[in-house]
Amino acid sequence: MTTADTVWPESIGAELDRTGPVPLYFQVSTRLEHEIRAGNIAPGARLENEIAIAERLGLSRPTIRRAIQELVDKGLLVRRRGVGTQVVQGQVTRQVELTSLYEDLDNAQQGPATRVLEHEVRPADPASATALGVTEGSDILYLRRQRLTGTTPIAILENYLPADLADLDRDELEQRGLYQLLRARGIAIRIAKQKIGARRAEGDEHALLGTERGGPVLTMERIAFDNTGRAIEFGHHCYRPDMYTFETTVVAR
Amino acid sequence: MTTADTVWPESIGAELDRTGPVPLYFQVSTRLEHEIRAGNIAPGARLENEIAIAERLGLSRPTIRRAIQELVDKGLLVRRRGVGTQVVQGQVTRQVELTSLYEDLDNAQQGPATRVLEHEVRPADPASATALGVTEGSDILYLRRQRLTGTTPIAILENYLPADLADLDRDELEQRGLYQLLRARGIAIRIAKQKIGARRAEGDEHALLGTERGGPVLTMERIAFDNTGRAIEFGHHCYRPDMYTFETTVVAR
DNA sequence: TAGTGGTCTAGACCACATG
DNA sequence: ATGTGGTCTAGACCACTAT
Repeated sequence: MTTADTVWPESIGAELDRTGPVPLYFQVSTRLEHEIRAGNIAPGARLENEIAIAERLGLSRPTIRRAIQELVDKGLLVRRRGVGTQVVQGQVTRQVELTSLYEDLDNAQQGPATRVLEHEVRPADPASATALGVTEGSDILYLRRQRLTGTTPIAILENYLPADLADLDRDELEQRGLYQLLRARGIAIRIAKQKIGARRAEGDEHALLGTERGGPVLTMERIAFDNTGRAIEFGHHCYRPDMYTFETTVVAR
Repeated sequence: MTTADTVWPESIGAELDRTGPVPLYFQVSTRLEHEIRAGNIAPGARLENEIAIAERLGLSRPTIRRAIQELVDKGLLVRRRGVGTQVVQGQVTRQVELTSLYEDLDNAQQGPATRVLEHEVRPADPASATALGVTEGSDILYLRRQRLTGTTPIAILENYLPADLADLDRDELEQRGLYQLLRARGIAIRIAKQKIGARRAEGDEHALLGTERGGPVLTMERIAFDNTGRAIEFGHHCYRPDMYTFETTVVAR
């Protein structure tokens, strides 16, 4: 039964692929997300109840629940026991995903560019050694890059990587983002721990960013781990605050 | 069967409460998180497989999976198909939760204090009206507060709230965090959308923060929604960058 | 009282990683 | 070949909300 004021686009149930590798819950959540972002389901609208959706699609309730949960976690839907599931009021914004700045810019189609300023294998200083979980003084790869969008500098990126990843060369790094290159080597970043802060520009940073000497910069420090829990990359970066902000959606548990 | 090199603290299965309101998956995940944070399960250690754990605890596999998933989402565990579930290498840090700065400081036992600088009902300017989803010029509550830890200023907080929440008074706001007061009124924040950035200190900010004129400040802008998706609070805040950073753990899906 | 989401069970089959 | 997590089913009972 569908009560009068609930919503469910028929197209979501059309031609679900049960043979391919894409999970059913993911097919459903992807299509539902698309309908919401396209505005085909209005903010505040109530979805049909889970059991009705499950029957309509010929799926089980846990599968539907999982699809809905994906969008709850993204901040697109809100569930209330005894009431139902609703589309969130308020503008939908992009999530901070586990991607690199390069990919952010690439997706925004602003034509990212990279200049490799430094690229050398050097002994690990105490901070980098601790972050990467290697012994102090052992070889690590140090990178310093300037990131631009078009001709406007946006960030200065400093990274430290374990020595066995030192085969990344300058040309590759000017053409691709670091995470893209790592993925191409079969290394997937699974978890990252980040600290975001601010400070004055130091040294040559104001020159590289095209800002005033001693002006503010937005900073991020990150340690990234692969799916074995091994530290893959330690970085501290600074961004032009008039060109870049971090956006997040936080959902209460 | 337990293979030789897997781990499972017996205490986790002891005295699970099937009658109370606390879900079984939550009881399990809480205890497991405690064992990991206490160091009783070493980083890199592999847990028993899910079916074995389920049998050992007399629970179903989906319940165990959900408990484990909670900690995967927190960045404490990593799962690999065909391999198993492992404790992440690398230090465990605190999560950015959906709490207010007051509670962060309170938990850190640094003795938070608040000075209410401004507290008045005024017509909504365009930016606040858009953020809160009210019509421009309608009444909203404007707050400006200075937050300190001990006697050191940490942040300047500016908030805009719908007029029906204007019964928050000065004294309350000096004693409690804003989110605590809202919760006490039965309003739970469910989703927040945040932007983090940096800029120079403006106006009287350097004086209120005890920093240099024109020095850098860390900024956060936030719109918070309750469980109906209604906008409850719009704020833009600035923080002393030497006293405060934002920490996040990001987990790939 | 009726309807909703929240939790839980006891299985099943599959894809993937490892030896 | 074996063991692991990933997905899915078809139910069940409960707590909460609204009328």
